Amino acid sequence: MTTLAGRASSPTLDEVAELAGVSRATVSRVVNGSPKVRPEARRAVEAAVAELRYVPNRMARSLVTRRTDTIALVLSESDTQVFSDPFFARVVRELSAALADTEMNLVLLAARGEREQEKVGRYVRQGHVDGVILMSLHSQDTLPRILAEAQVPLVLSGRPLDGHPVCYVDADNAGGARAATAHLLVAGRRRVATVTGPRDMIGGIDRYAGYRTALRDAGVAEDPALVAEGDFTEAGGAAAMTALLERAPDLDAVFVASDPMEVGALRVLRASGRSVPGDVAVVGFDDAPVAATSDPPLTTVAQPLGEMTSLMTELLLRQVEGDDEVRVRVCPTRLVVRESA
Amino acid sequence: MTTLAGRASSPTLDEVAELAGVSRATVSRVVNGSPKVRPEARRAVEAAVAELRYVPNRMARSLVTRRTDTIALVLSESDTQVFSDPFFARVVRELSAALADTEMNLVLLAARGEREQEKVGRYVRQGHVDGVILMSLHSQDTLPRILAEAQVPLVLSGRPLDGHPVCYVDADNAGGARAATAHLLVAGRRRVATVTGPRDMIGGIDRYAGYRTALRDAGVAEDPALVAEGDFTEAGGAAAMTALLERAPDLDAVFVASDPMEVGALRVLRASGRSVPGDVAVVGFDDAPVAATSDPPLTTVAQPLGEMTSLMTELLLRQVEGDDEVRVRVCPTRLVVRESA
DNA sequence: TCCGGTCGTGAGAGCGCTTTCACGGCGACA
DNA sequence: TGTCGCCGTGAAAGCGCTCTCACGACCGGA
Repeated sequence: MTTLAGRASSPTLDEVAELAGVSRATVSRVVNGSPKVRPEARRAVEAAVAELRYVPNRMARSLVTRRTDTIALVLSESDTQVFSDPFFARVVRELSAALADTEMNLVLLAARGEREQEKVGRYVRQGHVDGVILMSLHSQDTLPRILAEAQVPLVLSGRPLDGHPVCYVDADNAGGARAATAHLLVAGRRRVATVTGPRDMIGGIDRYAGYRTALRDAGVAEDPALVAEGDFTEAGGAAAMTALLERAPDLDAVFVASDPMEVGALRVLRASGRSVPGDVAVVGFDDAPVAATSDPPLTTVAQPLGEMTSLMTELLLRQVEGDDEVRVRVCPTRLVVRESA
Repeated sequence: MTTLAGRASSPTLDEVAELAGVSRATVSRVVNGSPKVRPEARRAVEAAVAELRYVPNRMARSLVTRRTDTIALVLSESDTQVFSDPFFARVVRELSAALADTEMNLVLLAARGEREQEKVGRYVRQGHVDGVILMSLHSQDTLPRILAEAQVPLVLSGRPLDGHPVCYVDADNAGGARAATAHLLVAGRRRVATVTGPRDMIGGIDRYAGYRTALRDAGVAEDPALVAEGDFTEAGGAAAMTALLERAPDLDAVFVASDPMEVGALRVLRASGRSVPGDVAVVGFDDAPVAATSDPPLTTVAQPLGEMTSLMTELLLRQVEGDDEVRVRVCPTRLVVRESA
């Protein structure tokens, strides 16, 4: 080394202790807010901390406390999907809010594909985080297994596909879908189609099940021609709607399993010369922001996302605190009637 | 504790060493790929590692190496904005790709508002990451200062607003905007308006400057009525376009400083009964995925995002390795001519 | 006056790892 | 056969912190 520039190594507990004229232990107590410190000593330490701009080294602290005070939100989804669906945006926002006045930090990890998921698994096993919230699971995902093996506190968003006992928070997807479909049927629609979510995701499966239940309740026979699978994206919704129109041009209503898909479906519907809700009534799912501003404003099923994320946070933090109980929460959904149906 | 359940504490180096019949040091060498280990010993260690499912404790390692092998992408933007602009999606994807075959991990930190930015600052100062890439800066942001003071390796995406010497990678925003505007002028348009980006972001400023340069080059006088500020969102673009149409109904072209805004502008234009590009020619910026699929396909300015993110990664990793040189890279932009202009 | 009990404090062990240093064994060379 | 140097290895120090434990000072009650 020719120059001594480099990064100034940050001050340590010992340096603060020396400056304050107390022992390391006392500084540690002050930093961690222990009450058993004389006000006088406390002031001395605080002054020293301020003067040296001391910040505790987390690695050292974590090494002994076994805590990192950070939790990971891992999205088993491609970046593209994560960033295009406003659903994730809301979840992240609510999650940050829920953690805002905690000392917990939130990191985002998007991992689609086995290779990335292994990397995430390694990251977690190495002890970077105290717990993880796992979203957007597909049936072939290895993540739940990897994380379960890592024995790290875990909360799923959405019921696990394999029924494995694990903490999760879910919306009443089936109930919401059933209500949405029933709403269509009650209005007198008889050729009620559906654009489902992916069949490998619990949300897709449950919403489809709800649709079927509503039909059965109303004594309406199912027609395979009225079912098309989407992938929760706008483009996927458009494609599914196109297929639907081709197979069943006489459909008079559609239950679309997510709002982004509904936007795509609406576009296709309009392009085909059909009016909404005149010719075809449409109900979506999620109550995304776009639903209210769309033309026409969309009737949709709202999930209590705020409540769900704070429940997830709560369940996770409980586990972090050592609670090993497997807890499950299912939140009610609510039909928001606007003008598309 | 009534039960002994709890989380099984993961195996340590010593346990592996004991099982393999070697010393801790040798295990460490094997784990870290040191060549100075007899093949025989190496095999014994590898077997022990596999048997115990040993994973090194990162906190312990980081404590001595002073490295965490993770870098943060911090977005000085609200979650909503981050998740709605496909620009960020691409950056994240490219960044993950660039780091895929490194042992580096990427964490995302979105922080808008002073409180959150302080939290991020603390996170970084505590030593959670080896470096940070900072994006989407607004002029009032405290983040650059906080991070500079933390003395952590830092690369900005976009030229810093205050001209402070710091590593950054930027696109030639002014050049791109100038080319876009010139394209409009060359086509014979004379009332060329612009929807700018936010005036507190370098991208917004530079693209506006490029627009003005093109006008000046062509000897066309500027008209304040032809300038409206947007916020890089679709809604913002729509609002700005509405204002523009009101103030200057005779405009015959618009340079819109981002593709999401362009989508909004297009909608307003069409709603006003104008055809694109017939009545009004439109050029955007970013070459977002939507640009190619939009109707009509959008003429836009493409930035070499892949190149830019790998440059950012490269500059950052260099700093992490100890290189203190302040390096700057500016990447050329390219006009992609489609049908909107 | 003496004893038991607080209370604030400091010494020190130890978290799991990397890395320096010293040492023993061995082949090469004279 | 003796010496040098190299190579693989282990002992041990130490990264910055927390936390137990012991200790001295001090106070109130017997």
